[in-house]
Amino acid sequence: MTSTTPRERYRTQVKAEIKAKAWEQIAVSGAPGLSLNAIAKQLGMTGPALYRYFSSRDELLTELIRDAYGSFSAAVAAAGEVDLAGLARVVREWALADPQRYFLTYGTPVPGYQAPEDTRATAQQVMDRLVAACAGLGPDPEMRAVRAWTRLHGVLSLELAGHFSGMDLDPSELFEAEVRSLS
Amino acid sequence: MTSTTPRERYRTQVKAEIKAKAWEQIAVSGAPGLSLNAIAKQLGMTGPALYRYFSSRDELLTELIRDAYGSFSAAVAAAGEVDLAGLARVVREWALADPQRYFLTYGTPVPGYQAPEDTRATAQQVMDRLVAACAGLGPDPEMRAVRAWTRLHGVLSLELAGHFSGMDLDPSELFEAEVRSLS
DNA sequence: TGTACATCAGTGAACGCGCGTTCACTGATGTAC
DNA sequence: TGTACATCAGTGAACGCGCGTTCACTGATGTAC
Repeated sequence: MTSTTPRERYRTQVKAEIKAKAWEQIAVSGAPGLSLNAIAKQLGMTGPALYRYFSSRDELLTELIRDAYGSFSAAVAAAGEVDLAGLARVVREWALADPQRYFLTYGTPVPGYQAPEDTRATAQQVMDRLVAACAGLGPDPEMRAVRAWTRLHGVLSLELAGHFSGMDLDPSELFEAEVRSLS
Repeated sequence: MTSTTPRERYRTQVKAEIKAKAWEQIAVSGAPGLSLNAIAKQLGMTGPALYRYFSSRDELLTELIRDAYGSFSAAVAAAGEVDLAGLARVVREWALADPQRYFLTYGTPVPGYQAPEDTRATAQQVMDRLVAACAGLGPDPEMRAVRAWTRLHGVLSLELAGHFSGMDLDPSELFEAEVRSLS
């Protein structure tokens, strides 16, 4: 039982609203276009107000990335008892649900920027789940899992980036074909 | 025999220098950080001078993207008589030679920005080459080529983004394993 | 060969803009007696 | 229950910055006679 004061509740709510607007903005103009002032304006606030919630633009972005990894890991964990193919489809659903969120985790890195250290652990949880799903499929489940992941990522990232758009090709069929290749 | 005046030669040379500096800048801060003023300063010029060569920042970026696709297509075309595995290695070399150039073509798209139309045709040339290399490997060479491409891209994009860095894993071995999976 | 003119690369000042961030402040909400 | 004080969310003005882009200009290079 965590007692929360009204002020604390208000704080977490506003913080969540800021993040929600941040995601909307990222969906429109990508991560580089993320702007504290623009978010504040959309929330009917002034820019400096956001500094009550995040100490800098970078901290907000970092928290968004952390949340993205967390959401991914949670989606995979919530899959329950499911084989590798089922897991792959969960991954795809998560990616399609918000392409920019997917790109924020596994897309082009900003050369200078370093992702927070704990995201590695979160990403590893996903890998562990993949490794477990590969356990019964033959030797070297780790290697199998990595290769499964690169195959899924290959299809998904090209699909989300729109590289199949003019190609008379059903991305979900292509994805399923790759899923079949895993076992 | 194309007669070129000194002025024309000078123009093309300066234009090339601008592009070269632009690539350096992209390598450091990514495509979103591309700035005409910063390039000009590095060349010992003032910002407005660049407008003699490119009508806008967007036009410069577009031309860089065009060049990137062109370079990719040329690298693949220059491979000569080579099988699918050989082709895959050419792709990898080209990607490793300049990661940000790779990302500019096949990385995270900027939501608003539309790549120039003719890059589709250039990208298609690469696909055609892949399809040709898949010709003797079984039915449906187009589908095989697309799947080959997604597998290569999957490994390369994750490698270049640094997602294997802490994973006790040799990316080139992983790549070769995927290459073997293609035939 | 020399002179008059046209071309054109590059400068410097200026524009408006949006950004992140700081700071002193107001005013509402919560706490202690 | 009421009063005094502390906390703290949000404002508004201001900072310096770099951006893309325009414009009128200088001065060097090339062309025509």
